[in-house]
Amino acid sequence: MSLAHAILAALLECSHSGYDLAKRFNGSVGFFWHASHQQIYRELSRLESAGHLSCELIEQDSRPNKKVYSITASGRSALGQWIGRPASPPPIKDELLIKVFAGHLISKTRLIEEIRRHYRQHRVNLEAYQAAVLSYGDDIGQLSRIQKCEYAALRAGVHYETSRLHWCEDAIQLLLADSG
Amino acid sequence: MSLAHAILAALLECSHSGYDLAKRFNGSVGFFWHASHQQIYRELSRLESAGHLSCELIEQDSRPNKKVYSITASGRSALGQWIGRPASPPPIKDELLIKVFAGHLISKTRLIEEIRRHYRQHRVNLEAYQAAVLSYGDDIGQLSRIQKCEYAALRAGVHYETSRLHWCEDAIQLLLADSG
DNA sequence: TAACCCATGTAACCTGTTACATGATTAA
DNA sequence: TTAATCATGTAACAGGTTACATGGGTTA
Repeated sequence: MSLAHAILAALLECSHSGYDLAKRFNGSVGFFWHASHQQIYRELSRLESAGHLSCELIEQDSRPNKKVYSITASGRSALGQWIGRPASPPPIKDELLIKVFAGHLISKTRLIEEIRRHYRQHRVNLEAYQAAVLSYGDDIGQLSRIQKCEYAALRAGVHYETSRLHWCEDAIQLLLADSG
Repeated sequence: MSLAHAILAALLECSHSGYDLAKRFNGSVGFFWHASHQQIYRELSRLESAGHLSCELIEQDSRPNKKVYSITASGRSALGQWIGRPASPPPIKDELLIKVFAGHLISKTRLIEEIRRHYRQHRVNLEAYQAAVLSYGDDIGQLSRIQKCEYAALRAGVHYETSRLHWCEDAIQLLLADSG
């Protein structure tokens, strides 16, 4: 159900086509939820038949036509109700940790190199979150309630990526100290 | 594919039944990967037909019989190869963050109460990770390579839960400061 | 006597991934 | 002229969830 609600949340600010959403799912809402374009198109049809979205066909020359979806009153209220229901924190599901856990099956060098790869990736992610956070300006106190909510959610990304970076450093140090 | 490898990793130390594994997926490997018993039974059959596991039927009085699975040489080598292949960090997928992102649709009080609920949950999780970490003793330098790998993986849980707790505090403060 | 533990599974369903398909326009 | 961008989708499959089913033994 979460994808449906992530889409509704993404359409709160303004209307989008499926193609736009697929791209936005690499930024904004995409910082918290990921989906492929196939999933998004499937879900958009469902949400439209459920009456949570309305759809307008935009005919274009020199470009394929597109369907622009907007959230309806019913969609807003469904989203509000869902937000009000308690969620449980997602369990950790992380390939790398299984690999480290059973990491003695490969050489120390290769294991550490893999962790370093992740380190670099997390540094890139962190920069993206930080750039997004900075776009809200210096004076957080002045933000509207809507903006404060968005900002608070974004901060989670900064926290997460930072903790990952620290863990990578820790793990590398720990494994390097081994004689084997 | 990850579930299969998580199971293989869990069976490295010693053999288990499906029932045992389902429970262990709440501890040890379960700190990094989650699966229901239905998934586990399905995957165990597959791994056995692939030759990565062998199975022994243990007949019991006063208890249902059980099937105890052990990793085979082929299973070990498949696991080793998988560990050697690069993985990409999992994208964040977190209901709570969507809810906070669109949190202006419900009252400030309710949103903050929900974040507090998560705070309490993460504190419980953190204690579990810390207890597991402590079981490795004080002198980390003395651990075997196998233990160091397990320990390093566990530390990720401590990092993660701690960063979550900090974020919850941040987010609550930020939202409380709002007049709305 | 009710609820939980042990222990295994099936079936239906929903979610997510991979591969395939089309076809014009635009930038390198 | 090659590749990328825009824009939508279908089909097959793999992964994950929920509900159901069984049945003896143990604990409250």
